[in-house]
Amino acid sequence: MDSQENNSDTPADAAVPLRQTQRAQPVTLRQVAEAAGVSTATVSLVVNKKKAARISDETRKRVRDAIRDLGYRPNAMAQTLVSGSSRFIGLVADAIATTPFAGQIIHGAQDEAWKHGYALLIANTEGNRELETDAIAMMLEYKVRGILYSTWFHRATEIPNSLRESDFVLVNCFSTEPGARAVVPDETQGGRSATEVLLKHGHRRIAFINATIPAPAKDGRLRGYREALEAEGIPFDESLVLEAYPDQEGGYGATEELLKRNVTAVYCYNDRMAMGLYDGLREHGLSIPDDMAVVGFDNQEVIAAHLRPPLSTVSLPHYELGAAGVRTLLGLEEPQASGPAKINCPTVERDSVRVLAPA
Amino acid sequence: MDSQENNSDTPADAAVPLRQTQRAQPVTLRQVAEAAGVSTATVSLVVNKKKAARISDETRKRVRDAIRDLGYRPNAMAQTLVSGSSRFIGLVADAIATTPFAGQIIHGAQDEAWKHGYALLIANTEGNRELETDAIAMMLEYKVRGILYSTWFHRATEIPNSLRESDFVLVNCFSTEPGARAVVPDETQGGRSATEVLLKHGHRRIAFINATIPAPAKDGRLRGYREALEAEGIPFDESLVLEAYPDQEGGYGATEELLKRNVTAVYCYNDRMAMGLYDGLREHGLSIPDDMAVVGFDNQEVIAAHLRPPLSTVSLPHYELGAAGVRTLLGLEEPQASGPAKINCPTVERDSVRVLAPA
DNA sequence: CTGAAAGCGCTAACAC
DNA sequence: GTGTTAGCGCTTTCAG
Repeated sequence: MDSQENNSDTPADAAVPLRQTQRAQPVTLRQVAEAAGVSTATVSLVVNKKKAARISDETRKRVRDAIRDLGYRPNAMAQTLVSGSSRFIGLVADAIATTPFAGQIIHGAQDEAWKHGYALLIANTEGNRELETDAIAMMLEYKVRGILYSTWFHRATEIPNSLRESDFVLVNCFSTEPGARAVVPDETQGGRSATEVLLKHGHRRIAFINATIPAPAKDGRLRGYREALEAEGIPFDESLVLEAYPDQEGGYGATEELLKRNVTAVYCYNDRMAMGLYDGLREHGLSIPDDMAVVGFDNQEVIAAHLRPPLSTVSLPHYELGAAGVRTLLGLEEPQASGPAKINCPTVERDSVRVLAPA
Repeated sequence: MDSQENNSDTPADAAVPLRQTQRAQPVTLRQVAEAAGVSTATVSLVVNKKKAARISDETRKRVRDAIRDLGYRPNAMAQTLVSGSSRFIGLVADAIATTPFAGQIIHGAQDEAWKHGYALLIANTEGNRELETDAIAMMLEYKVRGILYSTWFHRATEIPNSLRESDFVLVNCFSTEPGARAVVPDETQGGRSATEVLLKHGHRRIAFINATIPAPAKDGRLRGYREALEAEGIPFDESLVLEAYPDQEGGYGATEELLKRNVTAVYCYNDRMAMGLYDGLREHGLSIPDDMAVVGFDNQEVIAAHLRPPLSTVSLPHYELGAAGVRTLLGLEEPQASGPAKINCPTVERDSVRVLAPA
């Protein structure tokens, strides 16, 4: 039977049900139409499940069968071209895929985008301005619905010019420019929460080891600490605020100073610092949480959950930042009155804090 | 002058240089052509810098100016539609964006893809089979050049059926199916390297704390250990191989048993285990590296680099896996004779190993 | 209920 | 050197 009619130029009486070819030329709408003996319009209608057009069950079935038999897949490029808007959301990141936990921003953005029928197009710019411009250009050319511009740590940023050609939302960063939508973690609330964990367990003399390097986190986390103390009527004691480089070494190095403060609890700027402090405290034969209660910030899983004892801390809501970024872009979020939307930093209580034994 | 001729239906004498509209309808090739007073073909030619067609400098300039003035961006969807192949590479991951360091696979894939003019389309499936099918379908519809199918830890996997409709490469996982291209870390070489670090420093009695859970890593890392010992003429002593759950608690819990083995060095299945072991050893008043040399595996930055002392370990080459995956997909890599391509796991020496003092 | 036909923005022959 | 034209695969009036 099979005569050599596979000449694609002569769609003469080509209603021959071709077997699914192994990854050859993709099957097109037209081929489905021919196979089903209907017009392309009809196929389009059943593919898109348009309620408006009433297609007879008979026809619908024929089309469905043809689609299945041929293994048809719509060509999203063509759809986009005609509809004018793509189902892409771009995510440009300075180092998000690089840094351990901030990858959660991608994750949150991807989940949320997906939920609304969008796919995520990502670009890691490694902070390279030129790469960034190219990445944004690429996204613009693919007619993305909008762009999420994110940074791996919370900071102020300049808005690249090309970004303005699209709808965009800043994620984990912000600009002083009016009108620029942004979502950032609520550092102040986080600082308050961290301090409250300690307060709640009866601690009154609480030290705060802040970072030495300037950042919104530095200010916000300190503000939260003061607010929490204030709410409890505890006067702010400046001498209880130390500063160290925000990593393990910094925390370790701050041990001596901390010990001079005669406190029962300490809130560290981040988990890495807390990790270093654990070492320092241990070397002094001090036990956590009995001799010193410790809380961190960031909830860096690998560290916080597995220190001995597991560290109570406050989460940096990366996943939520990504998700909220997408919602904001899509106009699904309540527009902020002013300034960036602040995302809650939830408390994660583990075992590094215990009720203070009466002295 | 400006009469109300913005009627887009009548491109009559519409050579009026429109000012760049703020994110209105994107400017099209045709508009540029009209503005420059040339045909669309000409514009296309200069946009794509075709050397073949010789365009007069005069014309070229007029076109360039029009492009700049109008802020024209090519519509990649249209380009793709006509050319037939898109510049997308899909990356479907089971949990890559979720897990701390495996995000590097995304990073490596993105960098390499970008280098060859491709953009990365990602999808995190969270191991959900249905989501995975949808994600692959989406990628297929966007006519991706190919798909990278990756897992967050090295393991065997089934090839989803829809994946076969596209060109694909397995990343950090493999299938027994012939023909399926895959790139995985070279666990055996890694295990050998880890052991060699210890050997090189004079250690002869070296314990290996392997994982309890079955995995290619478990077998490979053990094989590497045996090979390294063998190469040094050290007989394999089964009693020196312990097993524990591969996390901090497991490492901590293995301390007692380890100490009974009377070894001078230990190679841990992973860094998290090593981290737990650090705690256990410390509680016994033992110092690293003097009383016990330790090497880990994975090079989980947050842990390994910041333990006290910093941990010598072997890197899981996630970035390279992503990059090699893309190269393989694009046919830029030497095809493997058989089985998955094995990516080297480089040694990272830090301070947890020191030359063994003569007893 | 279904088909014909116009185009989405762009590229690539092929004219002139 | 540059313009004309025919699609790429699809959606969407508008007829019938």
